[in-house]
Amino acid sequence: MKGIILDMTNKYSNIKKDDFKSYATTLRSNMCGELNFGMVDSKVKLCGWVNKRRDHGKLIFIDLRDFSGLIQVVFDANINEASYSIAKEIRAEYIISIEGTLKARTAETVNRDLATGDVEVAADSINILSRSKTPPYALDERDRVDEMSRLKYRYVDLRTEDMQENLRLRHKVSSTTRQYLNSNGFIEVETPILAKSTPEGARDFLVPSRLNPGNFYALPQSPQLYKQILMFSGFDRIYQIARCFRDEDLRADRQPEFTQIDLEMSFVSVDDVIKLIEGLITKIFTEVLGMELALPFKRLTWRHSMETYGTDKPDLRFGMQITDLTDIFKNSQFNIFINVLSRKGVIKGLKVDDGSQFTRKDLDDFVYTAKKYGAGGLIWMKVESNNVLNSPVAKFLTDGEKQLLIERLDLHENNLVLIVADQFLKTCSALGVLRNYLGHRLNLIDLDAFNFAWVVDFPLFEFDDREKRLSPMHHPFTSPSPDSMDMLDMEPLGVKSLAYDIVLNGNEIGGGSIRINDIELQKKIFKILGFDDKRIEDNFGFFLRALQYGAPPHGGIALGMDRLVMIIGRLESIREVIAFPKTQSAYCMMTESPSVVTEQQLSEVSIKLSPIKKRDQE
RNA sequence: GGAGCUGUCGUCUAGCGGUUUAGGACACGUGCCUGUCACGCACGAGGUCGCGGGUUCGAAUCCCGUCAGCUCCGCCA
Repeated sequence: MKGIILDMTNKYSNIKKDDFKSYATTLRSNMCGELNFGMVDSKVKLCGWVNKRRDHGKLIFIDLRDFSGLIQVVFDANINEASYSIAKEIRAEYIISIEGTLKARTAETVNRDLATGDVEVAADSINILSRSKTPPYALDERDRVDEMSRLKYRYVDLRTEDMQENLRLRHKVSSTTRQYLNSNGFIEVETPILAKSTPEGARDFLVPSRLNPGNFYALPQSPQLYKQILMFSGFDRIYQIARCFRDEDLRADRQPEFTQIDLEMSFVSVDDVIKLIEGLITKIFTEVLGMELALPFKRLTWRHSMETYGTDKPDLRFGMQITDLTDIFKNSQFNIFINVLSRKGVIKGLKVDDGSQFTRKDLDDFVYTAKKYGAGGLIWMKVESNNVLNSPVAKFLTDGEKQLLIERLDLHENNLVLIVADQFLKTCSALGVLRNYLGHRLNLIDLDAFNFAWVVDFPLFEFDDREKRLSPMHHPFTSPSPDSMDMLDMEPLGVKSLAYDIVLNGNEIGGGSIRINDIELQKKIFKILGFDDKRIEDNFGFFLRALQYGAPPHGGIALGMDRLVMIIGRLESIREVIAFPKTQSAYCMMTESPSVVTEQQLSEVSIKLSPIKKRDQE
């Protein structure tokens, strides 16, 4: 049963009952959730929310709630008429204080479903501290209520056990992180929120400057350059739990403002950063979840991850790896294969052990999915008895090719094979999406598992199809790896970087790199990215000047804290771990933000609006 | 920019062209009730079906548009 009863055995609710002593105030002596049989007969003063009122005529029960739990309070008209009559007008979510005596419940009236169910408070007096309108929904209805009204009445939603747990979990992750980094020589340094716009990467949120008409700050997409400059300044190790802002479209795991565990270290290699973060993650899992993780985490090269799992954030909780089939079809007479191979494409396949359950519609959906993710198409083959391949394209394959395919994939009756032939990245990623889908659909995934991995040896650049130029795979301050540095001029797409991502259950939860600390190399990278001198000076002049005054070798990483907490808490959306999140259109249902501002406010910052359609003003 | 799903009392929902003056449950209000903890019983109030237009003798129900929410693609160095 999932109610508002706070389950003190819950793994996240390990608030020690001893701790409650320090919560006593002038208004209360104890917390609701700490009361127990050993305290029977003591006088208590409690404050809290009315979770539920049960009126039996001359007898009223109130379940009083604070963050620690629930306690039943009893009002008896024959014993205390005055407080009984006040209790009569109490309603759900009223905030009251009561004084009374803790009593043991009789054997017949003990409630085993309630942590404090063997005791109750006989009330001597009651005070209404704050009245409440009838709440928009009862707290224990939360999991059935539409998210729209939960966001509108977020102050009510946050009272629920789930949200209390989620934000306490988040707090434990951030406080454990601070302790760990503090004890490893890091200091926490704050950097500006009103920062400089460097229009590269995500879209900036802009803030007009009243004192500098026509000029704008940008909210930081990350504190990257500040972190690096603090290294130039000799702090050696800094971190911050940093708010970052990116004006891009939202997803279940993306908010316009989000929190990174962001750190930078001097005189380090890739291994140093990885080791530090493995220590951090291990500590978080031990202290927050009481769970031991095996170290070191698995490391995959980017290339291997793409080839085997079809993504740079592989879900290693299940197998079903992608197999290369290109060589089998090198002399194929099948037109699709001929075309792909002539353009240096690849042919890869995915074997599904239990393929018999898929209908023709499922197979059509797989084709649609493959196309949606950029592949030209998808070929499916069902393996029937005697290893006969049932497929629309079977007639285009030779017996030899079929035999090689059967051997390569170790095919048996009822297997399903999905084959994509296209350019390397498109082929891999289409199969990767299908692999993830099938992993879930076929229940191949242990949902209790936490499977970490590092992905390393990323390419330094990727080709931006839209802009028709190179763009950095990580960011433009990432160091090329020394062994591929000499390819920068002739074959930049072949250059590897000293970047690394940390992946958890198929989610990228962080990424970082060893940075460039040589001004000439940094300028060269900007040039390769197609920045002209003016652009370099306008956007990064300050940074290049800083590089001129001595910059140590350094590197760092940023972990997406919201995402990490979401996964640890086994939640479906990042909004569940953010106190006041925004909707998919970046709107806050509670504060009704963003909103229009006055003409005067606009003119103070020298802004004139062009006519645009506005969000409905109710 | 695009695709899909959703939108009926406070909440969750039934209804999917005429027996609907839109039904139920929970919540809410009034009354009764001394042991409940999903309290119980009785009575009552509450929605015109996101919004706009169209089709039709007739629309919550069909069509078009639009708004909002969610999921996804693009986007997110």
